Amino acid sequence: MYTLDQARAFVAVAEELHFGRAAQRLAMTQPPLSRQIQKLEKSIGVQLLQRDNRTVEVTVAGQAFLAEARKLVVAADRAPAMARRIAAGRAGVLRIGFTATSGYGMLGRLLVELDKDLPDVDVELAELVTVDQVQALLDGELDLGLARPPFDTAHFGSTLISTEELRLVVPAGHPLAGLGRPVAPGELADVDLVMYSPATSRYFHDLVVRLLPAGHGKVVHTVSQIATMVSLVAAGRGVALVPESTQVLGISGVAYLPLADHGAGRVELHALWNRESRNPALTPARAIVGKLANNKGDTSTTSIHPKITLDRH
Amino acid sequence: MYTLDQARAFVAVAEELHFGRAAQRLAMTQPPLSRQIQKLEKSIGVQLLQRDNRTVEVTVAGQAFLAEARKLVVAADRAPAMARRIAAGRAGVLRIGFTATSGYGMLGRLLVELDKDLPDVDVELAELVTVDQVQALLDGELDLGLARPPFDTAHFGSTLISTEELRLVVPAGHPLAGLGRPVAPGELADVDLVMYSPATSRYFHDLVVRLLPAGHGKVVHTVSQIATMVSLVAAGRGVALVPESTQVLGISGVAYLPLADHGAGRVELHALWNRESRNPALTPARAIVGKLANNKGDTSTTSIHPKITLDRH
DNA sequence: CGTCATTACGGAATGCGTAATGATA
DNA sequence: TATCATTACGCATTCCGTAATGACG
Repeated sequence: MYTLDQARAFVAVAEELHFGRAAQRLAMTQPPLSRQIQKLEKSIGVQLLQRDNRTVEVTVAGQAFLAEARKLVVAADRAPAMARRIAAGRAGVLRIGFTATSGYGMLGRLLVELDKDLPDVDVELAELVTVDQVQALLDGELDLGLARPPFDTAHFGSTLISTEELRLVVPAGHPLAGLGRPVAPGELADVDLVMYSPATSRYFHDLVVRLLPAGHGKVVHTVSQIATMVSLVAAGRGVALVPESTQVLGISGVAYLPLADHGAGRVELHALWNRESRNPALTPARAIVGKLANNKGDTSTTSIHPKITLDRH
Repeated sequence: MYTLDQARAFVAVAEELHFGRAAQRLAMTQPPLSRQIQKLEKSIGVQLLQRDNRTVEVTVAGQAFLAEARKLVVAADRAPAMARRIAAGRAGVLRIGFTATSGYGMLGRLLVELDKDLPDVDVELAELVTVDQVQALLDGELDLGLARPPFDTAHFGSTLISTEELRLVVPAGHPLAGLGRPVAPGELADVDLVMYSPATSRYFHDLVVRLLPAGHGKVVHTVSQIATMVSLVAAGRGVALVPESTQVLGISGVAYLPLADHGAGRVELHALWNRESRNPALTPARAIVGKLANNKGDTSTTSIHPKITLDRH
């Protein structure tokens, strides 16, 4: 069987039509080049070059082999470069899971940065609630998750991306909106409350339950989508507690009121990944996540909404 | 730089996920295989296989390289096979020139045989008068010509493909058609004659001039296309001498009469080729031509008209 | 202790470069 | 005689196979 070097040698000779110049181009002397061509011809059993001590010309079969040999050497050169880029995490596929709420603030900026720093990494997105993200990460079906506590820190590495406060969202004209000051949880004793589903939005559900004094609030609806929740508030069905980034949704007919009890009502968003992950693209992606986490002050003020292809699976 | 053997080795290991079985498949022992993989990884600077003395798995970069390596080895295997087929004349391009009249009898059968015996040889056709075929053959723009004498036997090899007799073609109802016997050239003293152009149909022109006694025949038209000639006869403009295969044109309103003087009026069709030709497909094509020439008895009776792509240049 | 990948080592083969040869204009 | 491909020859490198080692269940 012939070798790649022989193919390279043949291409050089066929292009130069001169063993001396071809040898020079290949950084070798004529004799070994001549021998390599002979071996190549012998191994494929066909005369590729017609040469008579004075001139070199390519046979018909040689023309055909030349075209194949050219493709061969460029493919041989390209393959390692591709492997290197993937190994460096600069190419390949990164599968990101996100919760519906994380999409409002964080996801857009992350995608912008990924596209800027890792343009050859294809990003696949899947909207999943936290528990599904955890499972997908364990199954190796996801590389990076944007999710909320709790999750198992033994299996997962994580970075706190942002914390934001809860806001009380009320219908426009609601009495609480006229207070002109933060609302204390104790003032919500008798209000109608639009509540999170404990099944699909456990984190928010538990957060709100912890925040409100026992027995406060009368649950009039249970939903899992924050957008639905705000729409119900706008329709006058009650009030609700939502992360401040919800304001970027721009739903009209409601007012967002700060809560007096800072700290207890803070919502955390984490980036998390399986420590066993073998995807090289994860390393530079984590660096980008860390960079974004450092200036979390503007989390709720961003209005970036880039075009995103949403790949569900 | 890595070698094709290393690419083959990697493909085998990546598919078997087991050095022992891969080595067996490659007809070698484990140690050199292990070393080749190491060299491959070192040369491209990327870990392709994750192995821990017990299990082998392909890294993400390895997956990408595997796909490239597979393409590489199949391309490497295919290239020599293609070159061999072309060198054997079993693939490639064969450019055939033919005269308008040769197309009526011979060309169709030749193409059928070529397609049957050399299905991977692409045939390009060009209709050219003999002198143009000779020039094109000398210029290397044609591989095989179907033409008529004379041509230079020093530069060209040739095979006599067929000889056919001339026929006198007369309008239906013409007095000569009622004779019921061959017509002697001497009987054409006073007829109106449709004649060949001496410029583009020199062979036929000279043949007819030699055949007719001096002064016989009154030339009423000079044409270069035999079909045109027969049409003029059908229109009553005169009579003409045409090769017998012209009958397959099926032009109505005429009668084809045999000539009494056999031998003098025989038309030869030769296949010819440049002895310097380097096209390997010419060799088997010549064999096919020779095979067709041997049973030339049915030259004029054939009615085969296969679909042909006519490539002029 | 069996399996499987790797390292150690000795011999064969391959490949390079320099020098010599042959053929052509 | 100059040029250019090829052959001859010596040396270094590469590569294989057998044997030994190491790690893991």
